[in-house]
Amino acid sequence: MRATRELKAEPHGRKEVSVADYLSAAILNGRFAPGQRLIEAELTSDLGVSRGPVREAFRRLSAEGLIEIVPNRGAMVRRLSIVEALELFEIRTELEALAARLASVNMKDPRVRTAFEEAIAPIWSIEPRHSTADYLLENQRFHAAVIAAAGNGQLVKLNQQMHLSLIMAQISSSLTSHVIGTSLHEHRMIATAIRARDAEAADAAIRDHLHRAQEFMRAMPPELFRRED
Amino acid sequence: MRATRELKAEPHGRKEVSVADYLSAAILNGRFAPGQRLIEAELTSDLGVSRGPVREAFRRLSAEGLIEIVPNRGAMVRRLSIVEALELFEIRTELEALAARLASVNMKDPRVRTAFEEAIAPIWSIEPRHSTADYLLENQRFHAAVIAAAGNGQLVKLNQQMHLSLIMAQISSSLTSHVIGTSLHEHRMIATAIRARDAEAADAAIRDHLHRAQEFMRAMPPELFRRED
DNA sequence: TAGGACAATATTGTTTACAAAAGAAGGCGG
DNA sequence: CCGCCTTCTTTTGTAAACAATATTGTCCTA
Repeated sequence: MRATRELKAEPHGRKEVSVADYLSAAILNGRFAPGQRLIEAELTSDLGVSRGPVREAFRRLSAEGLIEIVPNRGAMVRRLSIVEALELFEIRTELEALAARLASVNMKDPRVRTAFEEAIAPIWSIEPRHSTADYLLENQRFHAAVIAAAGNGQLVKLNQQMHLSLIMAQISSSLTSHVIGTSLHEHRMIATAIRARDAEAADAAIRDHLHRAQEFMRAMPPELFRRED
Repeated sequence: MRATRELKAEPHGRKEVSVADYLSAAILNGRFAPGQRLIEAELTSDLGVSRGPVREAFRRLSAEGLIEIVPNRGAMVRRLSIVEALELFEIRTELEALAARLASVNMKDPRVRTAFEEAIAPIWSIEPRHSTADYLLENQRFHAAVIAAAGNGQLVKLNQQMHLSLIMAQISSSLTSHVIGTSLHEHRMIATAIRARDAEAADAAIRDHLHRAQEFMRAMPPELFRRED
């Protein structure tokens, strides 16, 4: 019953949401590993809340695809199979290509343009990236910026539900500095095309980027993924 | 405590899921109107379950986008704004275009082909459609068949999360038989292109279809939608 | 009568305790 | 070694209670 990690206390204020946020952050930054089991009793005592909010958070996260609930066995951090990961990339390619085209058009709005420029600023840095975790964050921010510039709220929501972060956390151990360099260069190509308001080029550049990433993933050791059913 | 509508009784078997299914069906077929409030106490007595499973089902459906939860006010059936609906259609266009291309390629697999043919068979019927509810179902089945033929499991999942049904239920009152006829004709064009394994034509046909539907929606009385924030 | 303060009611958010069922683990006899 | 049994852990559902918040109704006053 002792709370080792306190949640921010909101009076009568939806602990279920706090628990979901806590778990979500822990999973996406890798503190909870894919496949790890989440035990109600542990969380209730660790977070100092009762079963109700924990179970409600589980249901929400399960619907969001971050965890998996096996009947009578409980929840575990979701682990994608290689097929699922490739399928997600296939879809992601279409969604981001759409976003890149819309973003290119929207560059004519100066407010959208400056917001975009600010958000992607880090990609122009010459400095070598310190850690893969840093790159992961930069990568996620770049793609999020493109999608935000598209100005389609549903696209933003859908992107969050697709859990690129989940995939990235799973494969992060195999990222080399060479791969990161290539990816960074492609980000710059995409940004340049969008800045130039060249929708065609932006579409092509982001498709290239994601296809290359897809091929990279396919070549990865299979033990990084959940084995196929 | 009396259960007026029994859920199928599974022994110790995840009533939360039964409740979610029940609500989901009731919402999608229009028995629960958009904006209608869902009260825990009513559902517990109507369905004969306690508050726990009901609340868990709420959280899941909220994450799926079928209902909305307002803090301290509870759950209500989600009602889309016109902007949300149009944004969803924009995304949907890309996803279904991808599905149509993949489906065209997959037609070379005879099993996929026969499954597809069977699923879309109703569109060839000459008979006039009896009710808009009938057409809604036929429409949903047609689009689901195209997506299923694409063979991308994640695409199927994502499609379910996009709630075309929710939009359709919202605008169903404005569907005329002329609109239905046009839509049906376009379905046939799409199916013909996929059957011919002409990915380009299928892509174009489904984009046309969805763009027309989008324009139709834009011309609709605004009171059918939630007012913009 | 219109409008506002205030009390009564309804509803949600959370905790606690208990009971039932399923899965996992380990031992035991064959 | 294999199958079966028991035991333990864990999930799942129920019920009752209380606190916190929202809604509604009422009464009073201008």
